[in-house]
Amino acid sequence: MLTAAPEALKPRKAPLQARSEVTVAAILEATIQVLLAAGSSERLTTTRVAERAGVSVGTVYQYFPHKRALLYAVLEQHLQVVTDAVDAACARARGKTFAEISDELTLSYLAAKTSRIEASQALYLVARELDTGDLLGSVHQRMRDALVPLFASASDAEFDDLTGLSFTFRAMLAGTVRAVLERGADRDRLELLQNELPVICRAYLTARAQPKAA
Amino acid sequence: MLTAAPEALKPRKAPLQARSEVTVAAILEATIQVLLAAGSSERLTTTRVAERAGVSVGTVYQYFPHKRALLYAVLEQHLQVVTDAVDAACARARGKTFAEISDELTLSYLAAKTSRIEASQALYLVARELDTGDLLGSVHQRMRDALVPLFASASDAEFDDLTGLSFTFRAMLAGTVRAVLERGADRDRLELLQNELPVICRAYLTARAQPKAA
DNA sequence: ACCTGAACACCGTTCAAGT
DNA sequence: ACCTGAACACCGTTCAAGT
Repeated sequence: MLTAAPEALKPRKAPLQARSEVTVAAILEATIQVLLAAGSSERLTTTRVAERAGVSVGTVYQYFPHKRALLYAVLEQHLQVVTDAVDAACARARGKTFAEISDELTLSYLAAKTSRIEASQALYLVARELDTGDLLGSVHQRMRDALVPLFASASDAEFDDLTGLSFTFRAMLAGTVRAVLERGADRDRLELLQNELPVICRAYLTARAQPKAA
Repeated sequence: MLTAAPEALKPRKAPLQARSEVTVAAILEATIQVLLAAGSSERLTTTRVAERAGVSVGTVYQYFPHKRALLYAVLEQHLQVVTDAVDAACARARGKTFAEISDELTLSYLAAKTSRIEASQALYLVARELDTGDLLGSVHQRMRDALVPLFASASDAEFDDLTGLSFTFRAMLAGTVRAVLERGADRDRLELLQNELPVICRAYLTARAQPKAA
C-alpha cells in the first residue's frame, strides 16, 4: 500500500475468501473501464460499475464505503506505478552529476506518466471528482523526501536550500507534465515535452547550483 | 466577453431589464459565496445558490441552462482578470531583454493569481467539476499568441522554435503555479514560489536563447 | 461470508401557474 | 418580462432478506 489512506477513504473491509478477492479485482477493473468510456458519453455511476463488474450495487458498497473510496483506490493503485519509477530513478542517479540526476528524474517521471497515457488522463479526471489532498500530499511529501538526499549527493555541485529546491523541483516537474497531459496531448506536444522538460529542469538546477569545493 | 463560450455552456438569455441584471449579478455572487463556503462543509447546489441569492431555483435556470453553465460563467469572469494582467505585462515588456520579459510575465501572472488567492483556489475547484477544455484551451491559445511576438521582440536574443517555446513556457508557468496554489499554500510556500518562479523561467529561456547578431 | 435489489434521501432540471 | 415552487428523473447509499 502506497500510504495509509485517510480513515474516511479506506476500503470497508478486506476480502477474506478467494471468491471476494475476485470480486474486488473485478470492481476495480470495471471502474477503470467505465472511466475510460466515460470520457465519451456515460457518466461514472456506482450502478454502472456494478453492472460492468457483474455484481449488484450492494456488493460494491460491501467493500467500499462510498464512491469516493472506490475512485481513491483506483488512483492509489496507479500512483504506485509513478512512485516506483521515481524511486528507481533515485537509486540509479545517486552520486552522479546534477545534470545526470535531473535527466534521470525527468525522463523516468515522464515515461511512467506517458506509458499508461490513457490511464493517466482518466486519473486526472478521477483526481477532479475527489478531494485528493491527502493522497497527493503524501505522494509529494515522499517524492520531496527522496529528492533532498539525491540532490545532496550530486558529485559536481552543492545547493543552498535543499528543502525549498526539492519542493520547487517537484512542483515544476509535476505541474508542467500535468499542464501538457491533462487535456489530450497529440504526438507533437508529447515530443515537444520530451525535448523541453529535461532542459527546463536542468536549467533550473544550473541556476541554483554552486560549484563544489573539491 | 473573454471568448465565445461553446454553445452548450452559453447563458440561456441575456437580462433585458434592470431588475434581471441585478438578479444575474446576485446569482453569480452567490455562486462564489457558496463555493468558498463549500470548502468547509456544504456542497455547491443549485438550490443553495438560489437561496443565497434570494431567488427561487427556477430563476437560476431562467438564465443558466444548467449548473455547469453557471460555474462556467464564474470561471470565465475570473480568468479575465488573469488574461488582462498578462496582456498588460506583454505591452510593458515588448522590446526589452529576454530576462526582463520573463520577469515581467512571471511576476504579473503570479500577482494576478495570488491577489485573489481564495478565489483562485475556489476556481481550481470549479475547473474540476467542469469540462473546461474549451475555455482553458482558448485562454492558453490566446496567451501563446501573445507570447510569440513578445519573445520575438527580445532585444538581446533570438529563439529557434518560437511556437514550441511559447507552448512550453505557458505550460511551465501555469503548471508550476497551479501545483503550488491548488492546495492551500502557506506564506512560506508563496514566498518560495515568488523567489523561484522567475529563476525557473529565466533559466529555461537562457538555455534556449541564441545571442542576437547585432 | 457473501450477495441481491427494492427503498430512501437528495439533487439537477422542468413547467404550469402566478405577478 | 420575470419569478415561483411542486413535480420528475436519476444517482448515491442502505438494509432486510437470501445463498
